[in-house]
Amino acid sequence: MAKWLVKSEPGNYSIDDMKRDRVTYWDGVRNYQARNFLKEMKKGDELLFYHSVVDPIGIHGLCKVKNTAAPDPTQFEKKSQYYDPKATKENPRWFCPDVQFVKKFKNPLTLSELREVKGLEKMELLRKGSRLSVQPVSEKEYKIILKLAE
DNA sequence: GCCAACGTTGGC
DNA sequence: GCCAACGTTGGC
Repeated sequence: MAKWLVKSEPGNYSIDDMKRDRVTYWDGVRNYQARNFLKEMKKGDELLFYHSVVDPIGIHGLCKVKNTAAPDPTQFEKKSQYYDPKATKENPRWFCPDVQFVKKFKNPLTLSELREVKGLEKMELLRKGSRLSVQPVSEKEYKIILKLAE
């Protein structure tokens, strides 16, 4: 099973929202590279849930993929901030998987902590200027992070 | 296809 | 609020 990291601004959607909802569509992603990763996700893949912008910035918990990506319904909703006039039902542009809550970490792994961890130097998240909101995580990186979270 | 202008993300 | 690092758009 592949591992991923997904970012969200907690003001928009937090790990606590995820815990309450149990399952959600990972909708609203409007970046092609991120979308392509969302489409690659398979049932059972594990996701690190990252909070951006709001302190404590870092990894706050775990989720897993419940269903592979389907067309993101918000692209067709005129009133949605995610509306895309160029998307049609016959030819959707944006896709999102079903994501299921697994757990919330007691102590989040903050970005500044993660920067200090040996073995994570190559992580996309830690790259200078990294903005990708959905990114693959290597097996090795994933293991290190889970261990830290215990 | 190039590139300037503009918009967005996200850490600080 | 600032700004670096992108991504996107649109004129040419």
